[in-house]
Amino acid sequence: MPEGHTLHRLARSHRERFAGRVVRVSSPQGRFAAGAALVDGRLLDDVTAYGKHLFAWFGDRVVHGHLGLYGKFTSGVGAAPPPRGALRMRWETDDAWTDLRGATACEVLSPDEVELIVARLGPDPLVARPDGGPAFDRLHRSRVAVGALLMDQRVIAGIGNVYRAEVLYRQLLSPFRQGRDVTAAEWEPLWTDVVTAMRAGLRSGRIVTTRPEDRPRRSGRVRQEDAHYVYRREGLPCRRCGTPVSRQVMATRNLFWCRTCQAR
DNA sequence: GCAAAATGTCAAG
DNA sequence: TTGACCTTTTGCA
Repeated sequence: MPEGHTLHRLARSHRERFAGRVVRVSSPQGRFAAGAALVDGRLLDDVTAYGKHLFAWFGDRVVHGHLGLYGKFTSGVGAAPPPRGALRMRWETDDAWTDLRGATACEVLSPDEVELIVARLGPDPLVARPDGGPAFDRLHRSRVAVGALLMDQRVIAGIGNVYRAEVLYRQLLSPFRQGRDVTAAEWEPLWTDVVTAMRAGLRSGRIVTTRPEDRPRRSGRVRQEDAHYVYRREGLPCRRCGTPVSRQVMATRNLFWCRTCQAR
């Protein structure tokens, strides 16, 4: 589920429910038991996100979460339900709770260790005044395909497989172009579009990248099958030219693109 | 009702 | 490059 917009929404909702409160932290599954004990009963100062990483600041101890492919938070108000299954981490106050399951990372770090994580990431398009410069610096020195570079969190933090495919399509750019062959004139609208698309996802909570004029129904709620240009549309006609959408693994994930519109 | 795949990352070899 | 993580959804019987 999680690309960067999901994590920023999660940080916001956790901040609203839990920041400024004393939180009971536990690990019914046991795997995070030692970490939970380090922050249990502490005041939670803030919850922040950078790229796909989540940070919960309990004074000088920070719970770092990364959802990976399966990770999920489930939240509610009132008393928490009896723990079921592999429940890695639970937060509870007198009137709210949240459960974390299936995460790739759930650990307690020092603020310095948080700095190290953020330092190795590229710019996050969802911060207040995003600067794509460092991303272009990396990209335009690389012989790696732009479709792979966009997935690299050291280049841009928070992009995932859906935004990679959709943004390249919207820019009519071939995923196979080497990074160093992407000109500044091409990069500028690409980066702007990344910021635009991910901000829309942050607002709405879902990834809708198609423009209204490219959807069969132009009013009302966007149907899921109309939300994307190419992502998971292998074999279906390109909305622009009718060519069947292609699929191939790139950077360990299924890449979707239109070989006609994205020949450039 | 079950198998496979899914918006991700890292360690082992 | 492969397996592990170990949840939820989707697609096929």
